[in-house]
Amino acid sequence: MRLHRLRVHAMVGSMTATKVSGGTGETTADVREWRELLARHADLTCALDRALQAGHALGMSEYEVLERLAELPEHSAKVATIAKSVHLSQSALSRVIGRLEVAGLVERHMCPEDRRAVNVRLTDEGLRRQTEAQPTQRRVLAQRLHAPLVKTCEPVPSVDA
Amino acid sequence: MRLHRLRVHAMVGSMTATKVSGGTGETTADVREWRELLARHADLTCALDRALQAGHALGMSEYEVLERLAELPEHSAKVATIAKSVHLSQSALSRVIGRLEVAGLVERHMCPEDRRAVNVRLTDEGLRRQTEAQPTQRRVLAQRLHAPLVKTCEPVPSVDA
DNA sequence: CACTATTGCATGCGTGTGCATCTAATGTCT
DNA sequence: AGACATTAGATGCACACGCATGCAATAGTG
Repeated sequence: MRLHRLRVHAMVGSMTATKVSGGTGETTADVREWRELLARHADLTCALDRALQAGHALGMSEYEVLERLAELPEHSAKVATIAKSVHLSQSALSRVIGRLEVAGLVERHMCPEDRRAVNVRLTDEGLRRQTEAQPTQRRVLAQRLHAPLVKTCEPVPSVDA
Repeated sequence: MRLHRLRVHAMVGSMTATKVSGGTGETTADVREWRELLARHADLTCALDRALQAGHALGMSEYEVLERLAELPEHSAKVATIAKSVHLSQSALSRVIGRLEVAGLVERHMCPEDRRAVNVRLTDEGLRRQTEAQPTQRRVLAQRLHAPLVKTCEPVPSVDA
């Protein structure tokens, strides 16, 4: 889901069911909940990606990795460790880190005690960018995480305040 | 995300925050909620896609479109109508329908009263496939929608019962 | 009626993702 | 120590996605 994620059109209540119960019976509550989860995820993912991209030239995956590193006192972790806290495949994470490295936001260093492993460290610039971007992320979350979920996600001109 | 969506590694509690409060202050509850939403979505998306793919050769997007059509009494709708109830861009939806058409699960017909529009109709085969797949979807939802969210999403050998 | 704007859908293109696989470094077992 | 299995991370590949655009049909305007 790849995100690569954006411009998702939410709309929970339309085309409402008519035949629904097809055999499994009363699982309908689960289905409703699942669709709401889907809609909320699409809305937030879309809005966050737009806001981060527009305001800070960062994708959601990039921001998430920066955030995880920023949260650590050392601002550094092995790739495998980061992988555990992010919803990306190992390969996708490897490339995200590659992009961040090219952008100068993280550095890759060989891990001395396990020379297979790679330590990823936030650069000063990386920390700065994450710190700048965080309020944007928080603002979008505050705005939409509990909002009524009507349709949302139009190409809003100015996402930032 | 197609599922090409899958194999997403959830893991909510690791690498816990240390510096978190970066200026916006107590927005931390939102962040926790957002991360849980992300994790739940990744887990379910991954599991559902695997189960549908393995058991019925359907991706999540394909299944969703089939389901929306199956829920309508006529088993048919214009592309624009379907677009409103699915979290896909118009172009992505167009291609999903293309794949379903090639697979013989839907048919595209010109709309007589608006010759720009296209009516998408479920074929008998399409309805059959959706009916077959629905229990699989319901089962996965029932299993994981409220499950503890520990790590999940390993390449489970047999997803179906 | 002619002309422009808008709408509905399809498609070229670039990008991000997952899977399979590869290489290198560790770990394990005898 | 030597041989095999396992682990860490990078990369080729295929694919689904969104965006921009294109084409056709309809609606709106004079």
